[in-house]
Amino acid sequence: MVRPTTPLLSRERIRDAALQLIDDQGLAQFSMRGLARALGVQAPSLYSHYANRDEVLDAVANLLTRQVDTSGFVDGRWRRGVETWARSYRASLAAHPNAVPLVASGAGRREDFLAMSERVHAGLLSAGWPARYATEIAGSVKYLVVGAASTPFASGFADDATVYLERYPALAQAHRLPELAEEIDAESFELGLACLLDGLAARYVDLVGDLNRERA
Amino acid sequence: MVRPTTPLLSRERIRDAALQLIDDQGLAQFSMRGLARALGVQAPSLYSHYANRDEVLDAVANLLTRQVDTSGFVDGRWRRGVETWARSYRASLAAHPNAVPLVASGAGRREDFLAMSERVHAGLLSAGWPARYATEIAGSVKYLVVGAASTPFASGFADDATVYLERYPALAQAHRLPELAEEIDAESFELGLACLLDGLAARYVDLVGDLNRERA
DNA sequence: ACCTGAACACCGTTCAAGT
DNA sequence: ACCTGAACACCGTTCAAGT
Repeated sequence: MVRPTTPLLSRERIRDAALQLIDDQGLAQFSMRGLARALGVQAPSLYSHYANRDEVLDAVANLLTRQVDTSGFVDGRWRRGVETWARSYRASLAAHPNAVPLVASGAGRREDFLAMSERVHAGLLSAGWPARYATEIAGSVKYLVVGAASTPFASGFADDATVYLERYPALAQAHRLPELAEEIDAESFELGLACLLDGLAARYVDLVGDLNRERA
Repeated sequence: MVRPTTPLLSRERIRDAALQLIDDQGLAQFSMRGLARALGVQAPSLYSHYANRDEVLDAVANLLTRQVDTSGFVDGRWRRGVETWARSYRASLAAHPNAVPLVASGAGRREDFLAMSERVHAGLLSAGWPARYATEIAGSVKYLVVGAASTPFASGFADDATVYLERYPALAQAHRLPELAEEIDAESFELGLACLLDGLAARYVDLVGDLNRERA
């Protein structure tokens, strides 16, 4: 069969198969030839739908950021908005740990990342934050999310934890139980997010005014 | 020449040349054959010094984390310790942006990363933080540092900023001037770090005791 | 012990050719 | 418009062979 009546491939099918392969085998194993094989097709066929490998990977990265929830910025509730955004962003990345490096680098040229940033920025502006602060808040929260997804504690240590016990006594106390790794990841992220937001809330009062005081 | 009297290569020379290549040409362009070429040698020669490509890259990653400053944890001054660590860690990564992905993934199996984590953890313990908090503080600060180095604002947007102006109005206000990118990166990081530490300081008072009150 | 040339099994991508 | 086979210029890595 050279040209089927109904196309074998589509951009969506290729992108979804790519994410599946990355989830299953890791980013390092991903290849255009392997992707073609998984789709029952020859490698050059992919180039009818994507210009090159990087565009396929960009499509995967876009998929992960597309559905991040930025709907929490209502009625000036910036803290709620940031929390919702940060948690859903992290969850989206944590669901595909092998694909995180795709999202972590070169995000700025990707359409869906820019759209997400725009919504967050607008939400912060509408809550009264000055533009420069809005940029920096969005930035620092993004740092926390991407960092948490990139270097989870869970993947951070070798499987045999005993190796650390003698060499790194202080460290060993902390991750004595590898089963706790995911829990520690989640708590580290939540602690960082809560502290960051506490610090921002204090600055908000100085900059924009104490809403509680106004209500009183 | 088949075997010179004095070895042409060493682990250090290979690792340093690898970092230089990554700095100059980017991680995607890095290859064992290109590395050998830069060293005036044939590719298989490298395998007398490193088992494989990943070990070369691990050596580069170790180099970047080795000299991170963890000396600020003295006299229970945990905030100073964290600040010193976070800033020097970020500076070390920012000096080699192309190599950051190496540090961001698989850090836990690398000796120098573990040694750094151990020192930070011990510093937090000595300041009175409970072990679980020490782990999570080290984690959340590391998230901020790695995230900041992975997805800098400066590299985040296309060179022609005008493209954003019409499509993303709120965003465009923020990065109107591309020259500000580095400044915004630094300020976002510092804002995030300061807020995180403010939040932690408040928790420290509840957990460990208010040092100011004790002095009074 | 350290380096080489040849070789193997891969890559990403191009392109003319088919329908 | 969409897919293929053949081809090109690369990879990482192994291994026998040289000193």
